[in-house]
Amino acid sequence: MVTIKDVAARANVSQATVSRVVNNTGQVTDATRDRVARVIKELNYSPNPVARSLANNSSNTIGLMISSFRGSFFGDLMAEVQEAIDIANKRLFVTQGRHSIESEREAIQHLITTRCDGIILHARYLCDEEIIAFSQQVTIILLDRYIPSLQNFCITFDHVTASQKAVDQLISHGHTRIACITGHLYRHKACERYQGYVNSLSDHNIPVDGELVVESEYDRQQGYEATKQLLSRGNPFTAVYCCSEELAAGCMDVFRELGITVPDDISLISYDSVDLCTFLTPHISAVHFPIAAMARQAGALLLYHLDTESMEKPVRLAFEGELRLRPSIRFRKSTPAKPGRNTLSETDRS
Amino acid sequence: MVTIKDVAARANVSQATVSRVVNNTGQVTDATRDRVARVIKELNYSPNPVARSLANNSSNTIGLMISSFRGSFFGDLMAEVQEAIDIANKRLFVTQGRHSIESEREAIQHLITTRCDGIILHARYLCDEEIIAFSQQVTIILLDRYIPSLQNFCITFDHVTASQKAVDQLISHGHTRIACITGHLYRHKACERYQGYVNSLSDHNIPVDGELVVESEYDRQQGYEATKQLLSRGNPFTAVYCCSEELAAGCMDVFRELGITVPDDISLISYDSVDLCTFLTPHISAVHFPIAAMARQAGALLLYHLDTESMEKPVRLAFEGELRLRPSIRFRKSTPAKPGRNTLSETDRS
DNA sequence: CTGTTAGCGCATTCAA
DNA sequence: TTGAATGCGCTAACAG
Repeated sequence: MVTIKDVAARANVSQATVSRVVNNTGQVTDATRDRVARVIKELNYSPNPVARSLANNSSNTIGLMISSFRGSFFGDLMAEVQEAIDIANKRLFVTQGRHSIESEREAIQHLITTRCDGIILHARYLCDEEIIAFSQQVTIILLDRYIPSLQNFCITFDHVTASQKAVDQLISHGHTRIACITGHLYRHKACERYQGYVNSLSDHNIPVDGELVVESEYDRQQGYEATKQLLSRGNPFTAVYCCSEELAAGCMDVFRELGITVPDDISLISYDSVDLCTFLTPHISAVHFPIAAMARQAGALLLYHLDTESMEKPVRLAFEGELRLRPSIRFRKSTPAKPGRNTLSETDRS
Repeated sequence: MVTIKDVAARANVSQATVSRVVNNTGQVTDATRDRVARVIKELNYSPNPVARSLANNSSNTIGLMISSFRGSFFGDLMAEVQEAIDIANKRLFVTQGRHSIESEREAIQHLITTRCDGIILHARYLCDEEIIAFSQQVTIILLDRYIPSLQNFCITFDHVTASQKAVDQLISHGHTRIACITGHLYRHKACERYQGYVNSLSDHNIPVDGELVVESEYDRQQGYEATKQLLSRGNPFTAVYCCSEELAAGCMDVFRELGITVPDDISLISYDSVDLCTFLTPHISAVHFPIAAMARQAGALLLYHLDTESMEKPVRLAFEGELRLRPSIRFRKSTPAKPGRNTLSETDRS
């Protein structure tokens, strides 16, 4: 490995001078600059980033923590952050927060000890206090999370309203018995989405029926199970709201299996980020959760906070859901028959 | 930031001793070990990985290069590699090779200068020679690529045979006019898949008809365009083989739009890694390209090469395609009518 | 404009 | 068993 020392020797200058031309800092004669540059090229020298980090106490990389590598959601998220920070020529280091407080904490810890210039967090388990504490050691951007005292560092999405829009859509089509497959409610974001469902119902004076709600992981298989469970309760419903696209996929699996037709028998709407809903048949209506755009803004926002002078301030910190209507919803044809053993009343099935 | 020096001072020992207890190296009295350990806990000291890397000329992280962050394919790939190397407590650094020689080269270069212990490459553009050259600087594992002189470092997949199996399946159902939507043939892997198609046809004495072949990016939109193009040629076919799952999705988009039914009108089979084919309706038959299992093996193989003694040698270096049959294929009902302006003869449509 | 020097935090000789 | 000294490759004062 060729080092700065080799270059210095060959060019008959000091290491300091080489450092100067490499970093374009300080004053160097054109003559020596050229000479050094030539040697650098000859030797194919490239500075050791590790040594650099140690000397600067900064690594020119930004850290990103996500729960998992799996799925298009996180793929888009990573790609967009990368593209955002590319313009500042920063490297991206991604690490998994997995699904526990401890593991999120450890992940962030590592990002910090590794001297990341800044960190973007898609943290699900860590509490506000701990995040605030971390934010005193390094500048942190929160993606899809809001902490008041860190408000200028948050890229947020209004899950409640988005969710509400989705359910409103169903209601506007005459549905009143609307099932909801939600994420586990001990998770904050899942709660928000569920809250939107509740809000929409009460706005329209429809009572919330616990029998129509089921919690599940955001996962196709679990969505399948959840839907089965919903049906087995024998409580009729004419529409379903899935709080994630994977859930919608699992839901459709059941419907296909049982010969339930969407939207003829049941209407369906879902949350969606990566247009998974357009892979299903029929295409499923959804509220779009624009994680890609948000991730890009998160990158830009971090850059902005890292270097106030050169970067423009990102204008968009708060995002909202946009309805993407597709043929998975239709007007309820008639009131469901009286509740019975079957979920679907005869009138609805026909 | 608390350093080794702080710990040493507080514990009344030298930095060397602290280093010894941290790394469990050399001889240290139980007494002093305990004392140092206690101070470490008190001060919440954790070694600076950057300084460590510089001193050791190694970073305890392994590098992974993939073309892109986007999509479940790469998500699974990353997650599996991570899980594989977790057992050795190594960190993973992922970087995008993007879609050019230069950018792949630069990505690897960075992985090397960053002192990765080893590198896993999913390289698409770089030529063998260059990879071999890199492999002299650091141990490199090739994922889904074979270079004879690096054979013990390659995790391979037999694309030709896999592809052949897929097309065989179509042929065994009586199809002879089989369209093929392939990746761009300047790419090696795309060629292999195409070769499988050709092999299968010639094995069955079916001439290859260039009119039935179209090149495309592995991308839903492009798959859509490609399918349109295929249909516009007016050359009848009764089955389609898509060389990637995204292509199959795009293909189905066209079919849905035009009211072409799978498998009644046309049979379809695809390549697939992430079961995207099971999101489509009907579920599409596919040859499974087990990137997840391969990625995990790549991780294990790297660990093995990095530390021969402690790791077991991964047994599986070569993988092959497994057929996953689903209701997207049916026996050809009759010979297609004479070629005409329409792709689908009346007999086939009915 | 350029060179000398002194760290960055840690691991590792070599002595003691 | 422990400590002092040195270097990893680079940057950043400070002098000249």
